[in-house]
Amino acid sequence: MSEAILAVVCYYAYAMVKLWLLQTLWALTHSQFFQKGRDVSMRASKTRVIFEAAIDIFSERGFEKATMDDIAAKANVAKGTIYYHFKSKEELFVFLVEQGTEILREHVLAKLSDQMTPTDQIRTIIHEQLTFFTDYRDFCIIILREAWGEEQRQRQFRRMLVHYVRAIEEVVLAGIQTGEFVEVDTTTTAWSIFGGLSITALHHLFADPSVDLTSLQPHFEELLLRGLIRSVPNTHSSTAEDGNAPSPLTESGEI
Amino acid sequence: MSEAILAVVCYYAYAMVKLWLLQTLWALTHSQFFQKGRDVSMRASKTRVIFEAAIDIFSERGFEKATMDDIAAKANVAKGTIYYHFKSKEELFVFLVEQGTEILREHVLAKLSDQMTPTDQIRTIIHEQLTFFTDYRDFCIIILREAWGEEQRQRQFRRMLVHYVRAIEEVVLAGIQTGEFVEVDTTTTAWSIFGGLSITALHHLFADPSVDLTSLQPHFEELLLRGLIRSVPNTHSSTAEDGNAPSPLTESGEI
Amino acid sequence: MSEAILAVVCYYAYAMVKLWLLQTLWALTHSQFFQKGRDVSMRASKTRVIFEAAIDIFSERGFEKATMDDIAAKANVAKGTIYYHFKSKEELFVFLVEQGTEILREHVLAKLSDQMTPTDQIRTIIHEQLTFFTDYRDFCIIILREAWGEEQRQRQFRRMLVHYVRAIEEVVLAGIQTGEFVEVDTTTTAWSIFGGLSITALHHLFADPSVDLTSLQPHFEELLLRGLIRSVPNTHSSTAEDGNAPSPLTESGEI
Amino acid sequence: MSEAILAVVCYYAYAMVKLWLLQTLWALTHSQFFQKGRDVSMRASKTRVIFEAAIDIFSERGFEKATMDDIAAKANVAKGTIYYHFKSKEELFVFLVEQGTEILREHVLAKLSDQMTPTDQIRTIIHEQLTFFTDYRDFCIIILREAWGEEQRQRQFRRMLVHYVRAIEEVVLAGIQTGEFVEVDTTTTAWSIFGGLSITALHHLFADPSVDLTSLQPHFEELLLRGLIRSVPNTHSSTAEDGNAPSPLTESGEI
DNA sequence: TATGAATGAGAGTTCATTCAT
DNA sequence: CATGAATGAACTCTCATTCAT
Repeated sequence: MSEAILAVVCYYAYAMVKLWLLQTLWALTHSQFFQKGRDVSMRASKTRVIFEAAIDIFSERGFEKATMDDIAAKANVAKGTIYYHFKSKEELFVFLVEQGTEILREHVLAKLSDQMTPTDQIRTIIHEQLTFFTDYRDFCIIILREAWGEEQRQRQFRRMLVHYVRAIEEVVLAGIQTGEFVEVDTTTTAWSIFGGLSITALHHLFADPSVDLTSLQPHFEELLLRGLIRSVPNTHSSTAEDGNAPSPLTESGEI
Repeated sequence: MSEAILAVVCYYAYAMVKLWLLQTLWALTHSQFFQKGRDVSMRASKTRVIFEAAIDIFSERGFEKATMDDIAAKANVAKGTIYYHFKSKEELFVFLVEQGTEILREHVLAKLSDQMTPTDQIRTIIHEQLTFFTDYRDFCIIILREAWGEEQRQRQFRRMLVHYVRAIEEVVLAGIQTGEFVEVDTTTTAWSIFGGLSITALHHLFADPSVDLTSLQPHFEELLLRGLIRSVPNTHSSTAEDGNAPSPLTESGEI
Repeated sequence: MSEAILAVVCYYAYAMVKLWLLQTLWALTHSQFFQKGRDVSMRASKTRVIFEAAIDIFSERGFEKATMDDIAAKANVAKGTIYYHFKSKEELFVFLVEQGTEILREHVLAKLSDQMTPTDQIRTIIHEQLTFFTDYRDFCIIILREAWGEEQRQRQFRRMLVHYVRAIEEVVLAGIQTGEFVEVDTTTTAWSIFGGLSITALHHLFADPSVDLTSLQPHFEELLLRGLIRSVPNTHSSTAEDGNAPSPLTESGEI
Repeated sequence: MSEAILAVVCYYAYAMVKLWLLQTLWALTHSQFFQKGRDVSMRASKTRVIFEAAIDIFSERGFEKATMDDIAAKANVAKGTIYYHFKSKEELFVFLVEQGTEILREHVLAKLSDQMTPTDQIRTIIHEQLTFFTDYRDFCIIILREAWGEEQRQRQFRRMLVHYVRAIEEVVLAGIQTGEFVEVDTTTTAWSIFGGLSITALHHLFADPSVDLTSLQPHFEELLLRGLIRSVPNTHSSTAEDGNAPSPLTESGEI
């Protein structure tokens, strides 16, 4: 018997050591020991606090007019603390913009699946971008304000935007290849979708801050998918099914 | 006696020559003759010169980063001169923006006539806005950069934009009333047209400064007028007439 | 007669015009029209005032510790005014150092003539450097404090010093060539003269600010020209002829 | 029963292994094992490590420009650690300067003995100061840079210097009293020796960092002991031309 | 009309020092 | 003993605006 018990105990000890070793090593590799870079998850309170204050201030005042004093005050930290976490105003801004566009991209891409038709994918893109702009209203302002110029941060910013718009472009291209979409110019189309959504959203956010952007969804779908011109054979107005305007093509059979 | 007169005459001649020389030399030293090449005819008033320099600088640097020194240097006038003509940097900027949006509006409206169908009017709007953005590339940047915010000049700026977009809106409304257009949301549609055109143009201007924006026209027409989805009865691809792709509807045949 | 008078008058007019033209052109070429660079003569009041305040503050606090606020306050101008005249703190300092070492060099060289024997030239150098350090006590501090390091301004500073010490070196070399001096190492000797004078002067200025540096002259002459070791045949102390200690060698004949 | 004991033993073994692993890993993550190479034996206390880093940084950057971060990084300790050992930057600097001048003083005095003639003592001083400056090049820079000013640490610094120079002064005085030296002014002479040596050494260290300062020794001896002027009647060479001393007198022909 | 030297409030950034762990 | 995140006073430099000429 004692051998069995011994075996069990020894195995137990071995298992404990192994478990503990694994945990320790995991902690080690995930600690700042091997990655002195920024803590992306931002569990660190101060970094997160500064990040959020920065979005507020930058979107409210713009990059140039926003001051580090403003951000520090908003984040309730000393000015020096910001510089402990970010090398400069520029770096803080770039970090913020990278995170933001990446969130937007993931926010949208997460909802796209290969099962969807390109039409439904475009619908999803419209919807998700609108909800993103609702949730991150401030970031939406930053996008349009700060991307245009020849400074380093602005070029970097545009690279992120191009990355996002390319995702839209691919959906459009897929639609063309399946024959579902007209053979439009994909780049122009993708930027028009992004630009139309953004500027319109921005206009509404400033004209009436309480507006619900997602209520604009059917209008965008109508415009982007079906175009302005009444398809002649359509005898009955397509605007009947306004609410969520699903497949506007099923009636194509008539005459 | 005549000698005395002669003396007077000679002295007078001397005085005139001196006076003339004085003036010439003064003009020489104070003119910008030796400085950066300048339109010698100078019909342009100082105000005009400052105005043009301001557009250059504001679009290149943005409102906050542009300095009055930059503008003065570009305009080849002293900094004080700007303040003689404009009360402040803000006033100069507002003046510039008002002029600009007004020029854009007139530029577009001048080409619209009641004789046109709404469809052709939309085509014209696309075309004219693209040529405007080609000619006033800098102003196009200013529009998207500086309109969003709660400062006085930014509200004022948006009022000008709304004024312009309303013109597009009216064309869309007219098209709906004549039954030529689908019953879309006019505001969303007008801002989408403006936004899609603007952002796309801006993207191209930064991605490839040498691009000819008007070459994008057919793509915009295709997208905005006909939409993305292939109208089923259309048996032949409309993309055949790619080059300038005019009226994609004429083949419908109906009276 | 009238022709004669006429000729006189005309000539008079011509002469006046020519004179006036010459004056004007002279003023023109010497005005800032052709030389936008710094007004070296510093007739401009503000530049001069700032220059002098800067010497005060830099010598009192050192380059790093001196603040532009200090200098502005000392000069009784606004901080911006300094930056209107000098691009940066560094530039102000370099300008000051260039002027200073140049003044020292000219101050000394002006008193050296080819008629002098090398011995007398060394005496003159000692004397003039001591009077310079008396008059520009602050600059003397700057020289020893700020020349040592690898920053741009420090390298530049050392270049100026080398330039000055080279002048001493040439005198030593001349003395060797005429056989008047022992064949010492010229570089070591020149730097020792400069360094010994400077450090000693500095010590005295700090130990007892009211000290008359020129009273140290005979001691330096004694040391540098005759050395420490008593030349054996010299039966009478050389310190007898203290005042200006002329040729201590003429008595060489005895015994 | 033995099973229970076995279990206890096993658990104990497990605990020991875990403890040991914990310690090892902790040491690993907190040691500087992976950071810049470091003396593993670590006999040197933290104080010593900081001291050496401080000399490096202070001499490289100067007191004002050196930062505690620089020093901490160079010493491979946390910034707080410096403040555990030294009350402030100023205190660290004063400590460093006191140690340095004391080392210089002892370095030189240790080689002086009462048996030597004053002449040989001067020779020794020259030699030892040159070797000190060779070994502690950085400290040599600090001496000349930071001693001049009215701040507390600068007065303190000068007291240390005066202490050292006084030792030279005593040698000179002894030489005068024995009749070996001319009756020079002892203070001026001592400071000139110190200043000439220091500035010349500094010049060479910056002009050509690879220079061997001790090779300058004969030149200093020549200059300081014998002076510039050729003593014509000196029949017997004093001190039998030492190290390399090119004996400028042998051509005198006598005896 | 036009000028440009002068201004000073305010910006971004640095860094010696502290203190909870 | 040792750490390093946090601090905030103080620095250099910018630039819209004014005003005597």
